[in-house]
Amino acid sequence: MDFDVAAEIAASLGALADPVRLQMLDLIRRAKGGAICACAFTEPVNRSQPTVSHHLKVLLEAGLVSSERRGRWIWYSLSERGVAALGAVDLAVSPAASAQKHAGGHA
Amino acid sequence: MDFDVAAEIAASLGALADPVRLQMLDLIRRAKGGAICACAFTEPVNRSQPTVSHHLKVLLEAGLVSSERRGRWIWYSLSERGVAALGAVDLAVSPAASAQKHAGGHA
DNA sequence: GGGATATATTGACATTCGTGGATATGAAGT
DNA sequence: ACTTCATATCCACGAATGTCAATATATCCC
Repeated sequence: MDFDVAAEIAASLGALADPVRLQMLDLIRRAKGGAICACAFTEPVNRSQPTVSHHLKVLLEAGLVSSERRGRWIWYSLSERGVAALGAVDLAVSPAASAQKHAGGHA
Repeated sequence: MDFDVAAEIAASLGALADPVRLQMLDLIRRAKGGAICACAFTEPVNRSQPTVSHHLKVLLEAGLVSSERRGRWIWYSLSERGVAALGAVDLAVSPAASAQKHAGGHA
């Protein structure tokens, strides 16, 4: 594995390796309809609006989420990569969880 | 998902989110017998001995690798978590790869 | 157009991180 | 004990990162 490949993977992982961004991804995942307004993050993650905006940009540039404008609001949803990434994280965190997807576990 | 849980996951991901560490993990994974001497990293990753030692410490503390002393040398191998984590990374990076595990793909 | 609201950008700051030189620790051999 | 070799720790430095106040941009409504 040469450095450039490793650097690319590391960049993707780096986008995931932040507690606030993980919370935000989880909020998106659980959102009704799979999408959530940008304005709905600041309170649950306890961060300022600029900070939330910054993290959303990081997630967007990492291709983990996609955004769509609806009037004054912007709605975010998980991209295909985002779904795969979150699934992989679950797998890595608790390998047993994948075997019991049907038990209503909530984190 | 509350902050502490997210922070814990983020810490694990952070240990993976570095190109040099990913290269090192890959070197361990491909090593004959699944273990590799600490001295065998500096040249392929092109980093100094203290830097390699630092990264090995990070990987150890993240529980991704384990070490064993053999005479003057210390050999590193993937832990169970390390195997799971690398597998998850492969999954997230190229979801298709998991479906063709039998084709001899090498990165 | 003008005011109100949602989101993005800028700028500054403290903290963390990756890095390597110098040095310390530890084990092996003589 | 002393030397040699492998690894770890200390220290300093530059770069990247997370954070927020202030400000800019964009959209909607009247």
